[in-house]
Amino acid sequence: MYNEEHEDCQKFLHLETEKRERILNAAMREFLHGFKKASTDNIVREAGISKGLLFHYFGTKENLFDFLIDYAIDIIQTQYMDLINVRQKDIFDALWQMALLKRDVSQRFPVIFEFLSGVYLDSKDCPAKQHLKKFKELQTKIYSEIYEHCDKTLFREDIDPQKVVDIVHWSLAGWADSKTVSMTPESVGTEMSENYDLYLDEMKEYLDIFHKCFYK
Amino acid sequence: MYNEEHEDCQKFLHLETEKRERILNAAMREFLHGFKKASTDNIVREAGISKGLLFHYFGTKENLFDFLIDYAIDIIQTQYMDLINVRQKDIFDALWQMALLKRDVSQRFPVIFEFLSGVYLDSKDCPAKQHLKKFKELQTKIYSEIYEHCDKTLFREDIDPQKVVDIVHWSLAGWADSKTVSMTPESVGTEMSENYDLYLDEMKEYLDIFHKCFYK
DNA sequence: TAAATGTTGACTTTTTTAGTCAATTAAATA
DNA sequence: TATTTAATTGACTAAAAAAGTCAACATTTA
Repeated sequence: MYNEEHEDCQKFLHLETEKRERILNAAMREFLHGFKKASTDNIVREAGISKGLLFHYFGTKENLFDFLIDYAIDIIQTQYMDLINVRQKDIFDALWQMALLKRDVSQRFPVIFEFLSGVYLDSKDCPAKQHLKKFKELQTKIYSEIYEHCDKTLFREDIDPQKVVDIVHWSLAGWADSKTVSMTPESVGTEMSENYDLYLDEMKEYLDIFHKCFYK
Repeated sequence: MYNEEHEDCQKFLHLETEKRERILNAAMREFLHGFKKASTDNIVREAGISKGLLFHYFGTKENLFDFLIDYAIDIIQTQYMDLINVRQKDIFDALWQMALLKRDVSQRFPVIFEFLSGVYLDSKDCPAKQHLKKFKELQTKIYSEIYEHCDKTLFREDIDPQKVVDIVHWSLAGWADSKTVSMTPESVGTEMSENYDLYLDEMKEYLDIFHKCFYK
């Protein structure tokens, strides 16, 4: 599992959780805008470790990058995709559940979704690239599966259900975005996590509107 | 007008439009992810000009950056904000009009909105920073003005109009985003501009849904 | 205590950076 | 046409930043 090029990648997995995820998050944030623009100096500074340690675990910057893609995909698979119940009658419930799962993952890995949707921008071919492609296909497949399984008779007859789903999808994304005021390393895990229930309540109100307006 | 630090900024304004905007767009795209990460070498390569010319016009990278902020603000002011009619009864029409204006501006300056909403991330204080702050305040003010002026009695009584406006706002943003498949320099100004009317029709359908579902 | 493992940060070499400038081309003017 | 003026180039420099190394130090484990 994961990139085998550098043996010590394995050792990295056995680090204490807090430290491991601090490094992962720092790396993801730095790689957000492409492989070339990322600086390992910035990563170690943000992660609060020495440069030697980073290269002890990953050997090269390229290897770290590949490892990161695989690791991020694995997280999203096991902690997001696999947990989505695609067989729900009420599509609003399904989308709501997805938004919740996404928030849970983002709490621990604040930029993981942005990282994975933005990587392809530059950089060469690598085994991780193939995984990434499959992963992205899977992501769109889930959406269409949910749509296939849901009960379209619940919708008002004078509107196109597919378009409604788009609207709900975009709204949930916009809502989540508006709550992520600034993604600076400092603000992560403070405000949001504390007022978690408040945010859920607020979002429930939007869901109510969807039910009232788009269903019969 | 504009940054006066380097006299030849003025000369830049008298360049032929095509060349001027090619340079501006290249610079905006490169500055998208912060001042420090931007490379003047990349800018000149993407803009198709020599390095000497860029520094002839702007003197320093910092000066170019400041100039760019001011210039971008000016564009959005005169070609977007000033053209918005905040006194409309039907808020869907108002938001629709805003989306159209935004698309028009984005056609000529593909990353101008992202550039201006992302700049504050790093970098020092400068006169342009002050402008930017005022500009962002103005941007939120426009939204609340539109909301104040619109006819809230048109809405269904069992829902919160403010939340509906959020939903519409997020949906229009999501829709626009889904149409901007990839913002690579090459793809700009091809597909989108040709099928412009098709896109408008598609968006009209979403607006229809809003009318049907959120109004009485 | 001794061996093994985890961790550091100053250091090196290479690449990239912002910025310069003498030389060239194109435009304008006479 | 000849001459001046302005626009434009790209090889160049000095400084900074880059990836990656390694001997030394710290901490666990046996």
